[in-house]
Amino acid sequence: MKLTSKGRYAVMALVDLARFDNINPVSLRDISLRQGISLDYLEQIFSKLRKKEIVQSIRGTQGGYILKRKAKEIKLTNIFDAVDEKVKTVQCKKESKKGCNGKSTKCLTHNLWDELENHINNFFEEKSLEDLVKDNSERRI
Amino acid sequence: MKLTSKGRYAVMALVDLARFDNINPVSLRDISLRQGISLDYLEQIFSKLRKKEIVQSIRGTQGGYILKRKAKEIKLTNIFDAVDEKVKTVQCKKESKKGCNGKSTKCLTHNLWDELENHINNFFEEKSLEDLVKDNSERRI
DNA sequence: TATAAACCTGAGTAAAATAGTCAAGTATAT
DNA sequence: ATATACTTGACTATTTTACTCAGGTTTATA
Repeated sequence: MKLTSKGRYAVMALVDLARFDNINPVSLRDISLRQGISLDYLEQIFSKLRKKEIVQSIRGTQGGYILKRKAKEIKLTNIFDAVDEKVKTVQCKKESKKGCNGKSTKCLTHNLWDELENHINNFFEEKSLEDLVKDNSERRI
Repeated sequence: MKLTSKGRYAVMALVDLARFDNINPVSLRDISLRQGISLDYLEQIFSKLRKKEIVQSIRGTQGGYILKRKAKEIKLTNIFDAVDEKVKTVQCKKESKKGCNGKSTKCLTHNLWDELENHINNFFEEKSLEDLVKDNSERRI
């Protein structure tokens, strides 16, 4: 089990964005330079974040991105969801009748994966972008 | 982020094994049939489980595998560790001086990933094979 | 109004990881 | 003897990841 770069980059970029957001739109170029993430890749990521209404774009010179919601209201779960980084523990969810692995009953560990998913999602649902920004500025003092 | 088949299969197979363990060694062939997992793949997985002393092998006819430790003492974390399924959130851990992404400071989200890792590992450390077996037999009644 | 900064989009692709298969063994109960 | 079952290592197709590339469109400002 691992976290992919896309998810990590999304969070890093948003924390960066959230710190400068109050003043002006933040360009991806700046984020790219500050965080060391490829500009092209950032564009892909922000395209998804925009579609899920986490950020808003402002085109043209001096343009960039701003947060569409308050940092407090953007949870990690929203971010991961936007970039398709989901906690996917097991394939056997929708097919409630068929069960797992083509067997007629639920697999022996079915409930376990459900529990695990909940456990991880809890963490993601509690943590907001604001928490991360605060956490960071505190450590700077 | 996702769990791989190897980790899921390992847990499924061990739950299966733990349920029959008291009587006789359990052959991989039986597990393969019951759980619908390829025999060859199971062999790879059990080779790792054996090296980490989670199971013990008994060769020859009527052979198979038995648990090397009590089900209560086998935690999910041991299983995932054995099959190289680790919670890997971020690359920037060892290089304590260099920081992340080649920058001179820790990346903005460094602490977050640490926290997440701990959160997930807590779950894995608390859950034992015995819990899973019990959970399963209870639901059968 | 020209131009450059910045967003926007889709296609393509190299490298890595995953999920196995295959082949050729060795050990042992019966 | 022999069949059952563990043991090992190499191999491979597929999928996923982590990007790059090539072309746009929009708009502030000089």
